[in-house]
Amino acid sequence: MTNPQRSPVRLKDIAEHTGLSIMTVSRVVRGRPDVGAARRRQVLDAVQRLGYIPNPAARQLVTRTPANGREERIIGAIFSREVVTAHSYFAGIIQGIADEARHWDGHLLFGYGLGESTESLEYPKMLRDMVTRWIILVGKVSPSFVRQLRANGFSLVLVDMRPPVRDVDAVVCDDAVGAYEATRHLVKLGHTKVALIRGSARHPFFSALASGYRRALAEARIPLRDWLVAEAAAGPQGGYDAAEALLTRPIRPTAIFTNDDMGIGALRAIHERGLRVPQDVAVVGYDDIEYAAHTVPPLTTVAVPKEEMGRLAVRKAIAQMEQAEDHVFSTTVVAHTLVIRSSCGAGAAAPPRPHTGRRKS
Amino acid sequence: MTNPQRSPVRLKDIAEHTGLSIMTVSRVVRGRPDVGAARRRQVLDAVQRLGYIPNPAARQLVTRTPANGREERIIGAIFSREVVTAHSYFAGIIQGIADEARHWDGHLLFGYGLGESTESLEYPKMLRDMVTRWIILVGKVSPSFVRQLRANGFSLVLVDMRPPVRDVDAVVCDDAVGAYEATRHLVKLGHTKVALIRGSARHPFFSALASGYRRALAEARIPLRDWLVAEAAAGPQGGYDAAEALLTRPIRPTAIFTNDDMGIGALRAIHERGLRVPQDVAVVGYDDIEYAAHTVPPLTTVAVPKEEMGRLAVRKAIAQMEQAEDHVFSTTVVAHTLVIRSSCGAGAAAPPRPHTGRRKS
DNA sequence: AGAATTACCGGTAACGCTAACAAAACAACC
DNA sequence: GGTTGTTTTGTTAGCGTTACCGGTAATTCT
Repeated sequence: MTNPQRSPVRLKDIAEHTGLSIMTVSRVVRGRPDVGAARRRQVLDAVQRLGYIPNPAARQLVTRTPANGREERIIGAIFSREVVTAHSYFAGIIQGIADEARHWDGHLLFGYGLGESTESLEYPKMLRDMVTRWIILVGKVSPSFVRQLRANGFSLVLVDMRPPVRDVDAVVCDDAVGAYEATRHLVKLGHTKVALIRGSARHPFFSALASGYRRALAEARIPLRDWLVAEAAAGPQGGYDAAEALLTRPIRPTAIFTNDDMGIGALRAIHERGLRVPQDVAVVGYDDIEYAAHTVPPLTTVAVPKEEMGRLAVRKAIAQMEQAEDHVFSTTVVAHTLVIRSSCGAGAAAPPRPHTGRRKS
Repeated sequence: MTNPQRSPVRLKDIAEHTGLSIMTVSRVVRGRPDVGAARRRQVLDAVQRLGYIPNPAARQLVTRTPANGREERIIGAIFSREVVTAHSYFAGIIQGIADEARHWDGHLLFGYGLGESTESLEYPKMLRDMVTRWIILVGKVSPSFVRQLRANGFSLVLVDMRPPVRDVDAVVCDDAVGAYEATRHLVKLGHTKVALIRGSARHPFFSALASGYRRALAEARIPLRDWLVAEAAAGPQGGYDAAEALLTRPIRPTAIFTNDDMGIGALRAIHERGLRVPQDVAVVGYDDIEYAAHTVPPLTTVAVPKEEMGRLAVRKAIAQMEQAEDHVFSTTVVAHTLVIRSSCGAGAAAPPRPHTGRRKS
């Protein structure tokens, strides 16, 4: 009935169910080769049907494997607070991390909320309990926090952040270069009034975007104009607000560079003013989230290999624990790709479509 | 402190050393009161001198307590395979789970990959190691899998799935009712040719959507037409493909109901054919993902409190571990809300306001 | 053909510990 | 003093698994 502690399925149950001996079942479960194909299948069937799960305690007891039962195949992943909320981008990274952790057959501890305050008491429990030494830090964290963790004996892999100290691994994407290429693409298409929509200045990601943007303009000898740079809250709504502000100015930008998230909001703002993309305003995003390919029109953007970054981070963590003292720390910069769709007006990618009717304003 | 190998000191050693029985030693070690003061001191002395450390595996084997006998603040969350990839919706749930777990100050183990094959030997490590008894299962899993886990002593909370057995908790949204309301909304606006775009028939979620859709049509005495129901791969691309197919038919639907994910693709398909939303084709989605408020035009949809569902799931798991035997299992059905924006052609030009999807239960 | 391998499969004895019962030892009651 | 309690201690029987060894039966080798 409501007895939560029902008798778990044991080898014995399977043995009785199949009419074989416990030993044979045990061998099959452990993947030993010395079992005939017929019985192996028979056992596997029963295992599946009854839902057998080996009892690790019993196994440990007799094999005397891990010293004090403390097996160390555990990796922690901690996301900074704002990060989890910003789904689109980090979902990919989570996926990559979970994927690789599963492949490695280890435990993945999930936490978030590093926030700004490095108040010890607010550390994620994972860190306080020291369940694992290997931590993947995703998103923006303060350099002092990284140093603090190092001082406490944690081995770190940073994702999306340049290492502030030498003895940590990192996986980053060179967002500044990506932004540079995206902006240059717009400039090459003839745009001189290229706007930038960015999130909080405090966030390194947007600083990188801004620096790439500036470099591309400088290279083309286009003067940088303050009123072409709009800052707003991250996310589609912020993008919408910023675009609104940009479009009501006396001089309208002819192109906008931003990230996908904010770009989706911008796209809506443009349409709502009755302007056309890319004819009136071209838009280029950053990240290549899944929906970028399905906006109207599809968004030209810079693709970042999110899942691969997550996978790489886990592999680095594993390398750290396997090589221990000999580990050579490194920072891997993954490659981005400019994905040209139709929102920039470069148009080779998508066939021209009839654009009838006006949008509602 | 450098103890390379497991200490070979057993209860038996202490018993021999003191001339007492193993049982007495065991009792002292466990701090039981029913031991005479003299022998207690004697045992404690020997324990100290020989450096006895209890073997947790052996202890666990006989007491049947889960592995981590010490700190029990661990909850596991396992996502079925397809679920993690489908970011938009489940990101919210992940957020809610992580949020509440942090608030409770416990560890959160993250895993995924239950997939279709319930090959027992490929269970996520979390399950095999029995590092926690409390598992939140998100997404579609087979009823037999749920039963297997129960049979192995796990306490479960299901998210997004009706409990196939009585002794598990669950948090679900009544998607069939939500779909019914969405479809009814379209019917009330005068549409008779309402199409449904759905993902795989094997997925319960889309079955629920379809059943709500059918009920709304039946209620309005609108005959159900096969050619108005399009099935495609889940995700925006599938939505795009399905919409394409729908729009090239001799008789065009005047409205489409689907989920947000596929709806975004459908929206693009409609625009690319030069049709207007909602004048030519009205669209209503389901889920209210963040981007739904920022499509062109903003998508009317059914909001599901994703984060709240995640939070509720964690709370139920906590209730299970705190109330133990007395726990009363329950299924909580969270409320959905029809969020009317402009893609359905109803109502005023509502000022676009992002819907947080947060609500008190 | 007979011997010697090689598959395959089962029985038995642990692993270190504790629940449950049984048996003392001790105290206290009429 | 026996009968009844109340402590304290010992005995037995596993918990679920694997190591080890001992058997058939099938296959290969001389």
